[in-house]
Amino acid sequence: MDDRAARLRHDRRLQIVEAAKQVFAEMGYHNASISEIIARAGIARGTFYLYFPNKRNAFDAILTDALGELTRRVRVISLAPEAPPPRRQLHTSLVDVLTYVLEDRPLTQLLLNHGLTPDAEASERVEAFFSHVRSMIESSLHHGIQMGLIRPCPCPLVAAALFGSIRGSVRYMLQLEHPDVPELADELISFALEGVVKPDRWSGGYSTSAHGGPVTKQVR
Amino acid sequence: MDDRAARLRHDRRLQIVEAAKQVFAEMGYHNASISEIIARAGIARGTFYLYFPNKRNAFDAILTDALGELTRRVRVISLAPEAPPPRRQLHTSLVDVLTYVLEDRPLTQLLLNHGLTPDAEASERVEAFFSHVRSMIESSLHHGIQMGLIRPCPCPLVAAALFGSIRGSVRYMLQLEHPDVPELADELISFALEGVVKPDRWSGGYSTSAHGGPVTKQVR
Amino acid sequence: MDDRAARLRHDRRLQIVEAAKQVFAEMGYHNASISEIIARAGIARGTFYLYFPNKRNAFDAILTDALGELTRRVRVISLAPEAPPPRRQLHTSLVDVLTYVLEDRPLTQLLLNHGLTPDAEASERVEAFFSHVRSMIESSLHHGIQMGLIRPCPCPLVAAALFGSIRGSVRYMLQLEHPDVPELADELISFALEGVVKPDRWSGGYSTSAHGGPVTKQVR
Amino acid sequence: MDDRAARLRHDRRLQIVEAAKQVFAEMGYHNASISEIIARAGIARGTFYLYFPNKRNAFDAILTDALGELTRRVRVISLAPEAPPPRRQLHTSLVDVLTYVLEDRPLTQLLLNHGLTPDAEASERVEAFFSHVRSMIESSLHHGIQMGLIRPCPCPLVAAALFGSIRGSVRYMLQLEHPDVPELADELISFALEGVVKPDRWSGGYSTSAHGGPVTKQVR
DNA sequence: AATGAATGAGGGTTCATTCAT
DNA sequence: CATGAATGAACCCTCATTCAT
Repeated sequence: MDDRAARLRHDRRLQIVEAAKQVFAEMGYHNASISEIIARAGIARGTFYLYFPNKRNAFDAILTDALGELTRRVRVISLAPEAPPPRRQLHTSLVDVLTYVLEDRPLTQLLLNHGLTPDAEASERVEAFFSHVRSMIESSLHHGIQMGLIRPCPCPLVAAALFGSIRGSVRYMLQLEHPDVPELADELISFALEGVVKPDRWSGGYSTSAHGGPVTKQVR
Repeated sequence: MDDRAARLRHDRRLQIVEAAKQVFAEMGYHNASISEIIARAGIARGTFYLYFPNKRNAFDAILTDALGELTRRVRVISLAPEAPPPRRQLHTSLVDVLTYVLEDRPLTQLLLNHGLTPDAEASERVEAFFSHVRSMIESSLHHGIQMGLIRPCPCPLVAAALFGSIRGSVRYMLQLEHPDVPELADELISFALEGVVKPDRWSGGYSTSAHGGPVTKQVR
Repeated sequence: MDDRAARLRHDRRLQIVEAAKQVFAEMGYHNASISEIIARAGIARGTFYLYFPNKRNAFDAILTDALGELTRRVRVISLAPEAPPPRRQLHTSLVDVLTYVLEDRPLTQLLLNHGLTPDAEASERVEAFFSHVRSMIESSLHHGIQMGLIRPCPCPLVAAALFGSIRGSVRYMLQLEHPDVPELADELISFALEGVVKPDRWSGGYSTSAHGGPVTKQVR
Repeated sequence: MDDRAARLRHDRRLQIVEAAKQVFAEMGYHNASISEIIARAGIARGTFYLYFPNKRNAFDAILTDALGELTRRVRVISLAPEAPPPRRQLHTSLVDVLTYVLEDRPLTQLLLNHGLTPDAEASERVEAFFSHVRSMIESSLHHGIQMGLIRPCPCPLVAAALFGSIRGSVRYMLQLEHPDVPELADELISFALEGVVKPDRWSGGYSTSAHGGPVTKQVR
């Protein structure tokens, strides 16, 4: 009996969250009106406030859920001898994240354009999550350089670029009808690891600066 | 006389645009109030409407300026025999764009988070610009593959990733006090062209899929 | 069976009335929420509406009870030869009223500040009761003047003042922990009958107007 | 020029205050809607908020004005030898207060029924003012007793009764078309000082308790 | 051209009341 | 009878826009 009620309550909440997520994603937090949300959820105005104390909180709830789930799916690469090859680990984790992210497009819209958020504070929560991932990448690069797996490079910049390429790819995949996630992940990894040049062509070294000669060395 | 008036009018307009750009960037379109804009511009409420028919239009004007300037700076790479080496061309154009972008941070904030825009329509204008750049990259890749300079790859995805890595880098550079633009540009290009791996390590081929073997071929 | 049911129903109703009375008194009609009332009564929202058609009516019920009880306790002074001395009658009736009023403080709060009521109409019901008492006092004064017990005076004004002094006293007593009602009543009567001056001091007459001389005579 | 603007602004504000005072007095704070206030003031919704930050503040402004003015008019009685006779001083001050109070009936309604206020806090401000006056009366009584002008009595109770009689009188006067304030004040003072009995009748002493004998002595 | 007081549509939120279970 | 989730009218307040001066 009580169980049933809890279930109903949960369903109702989900119904509202789903509607809100859509509306927030489509119009941004500020253009999203409660009127629109309840219209899509097919509920009355008061009902919304039975499940969320206010608009802001509804947004935060959605954000918290998403960031939590994502944090869970982003895994650190183990370089222990008995661990699977790094590239495979990378692939598994990436597929995991992409799958989640592509399943809930409104939500992804929200995260990718964190200007859609209510204010600086919410924006910072998203930014903080991204920073977290970025710094994970950064320390992986560092580690990789020390182990001789990664070529020397300015880690913060490259981590930012690398992370940006994931965001860019996600944006792209979002518009595909039936994205083949494992394959796309693989290609993305190839890009990140090996770049786009045919190995034997172009200049031989890592860099040929516009002002004549490698500049990599001075980069901190 | 008429000239002087026109000049005054232009100055006044610039003064408002500058204030508006700041405010929009700091608070996002919706949280930006006319009150705040006119306060910073040091003008009266009515004066604002003497120069812009409405808030939305002021935003659009800023956007149009910025996108115009950027479009001008983004140049196509020439592969003609007599042209400078592609990598140098790339570098020049990138430095150009980055310089502009890093000089006007409020504006860049605006462009990077296009959720800060008034509505879906404005968002789409930004998105359209980005799409434009992305497809320039895409066709460059295509061309490069045909000429044997670029390894075969799914161009749309890689273009998206590549473009994403630029956005990511810009985000990063934005927080540096005195970014060394030419060097950063060089490193960014290195990343995009050659990736991060040490060439001789890892698996030899372009790709070693997690499920065993190259998968690149089926990508459309 | 039916009897038992009726009794249960009555108890339930009382339980709600008690809660409502408290809440109304503490927060005023408008700040009193049904939520608060049912929380204190320990019943469900719907149950409230099983006993009262609406919030307003619940308030009215409380008011009706109180005014009924008070009306019962306010007795007319008999000047018949065989009746007890008027002052004793006055005292008895006053003690009666004060006792009731001091026993149910929430209710008294409600009556004293009849701005706490739902609207002008309810306010008028309270006012009507007060008017009723006031006019009883007024006619007593009238009668007393004719019998030579009371000095000539403008009865409506003095009745209002007299009644006001009772209200004022009640307000005062309300904040005493253990008011000695009979004694307080006695003092109050003394004040009303004899005023505060030491009889032999001040000017000899009833009145020494600020503009020189008695003014009582012109009062209608 | 600037002067003119300030004047216009002041007039506008007064116009709103006047409307608000009426509405608050008639319907109480909570039933008073901004809609009603602006309708009576003949202004637009936004205009109201140009002069007051919110409904509550508008109420407070009215209250502050009124209490300030009243405080100014309530004067302490001087018993110095060269001062005018106490009764005359009393009369002057009372006429002053009554005149103000009767001139602005909505305001008086508001003060008399301080349940009409927004909440406990506002209610307490009114109550505090009343307390202030009451304690002035109380200490005057005290003083008067020591000087042998006032008969011994329990000052707090009598002060409360006395103050109540003023409130009661004001309520009464409020419903008169053209109250003769000086005369009414005089009668009110007579009542307060000498009570209502004909001096030679009734029991001789100050008090004849219902339970036999004076009780005044024990009163603290 | 410049001003800033005035406007009013529209937003978020509350809470008395209803009704299916 | 009792319950409490659902309802929606009505409220306060904001802010882009207008217009008389």
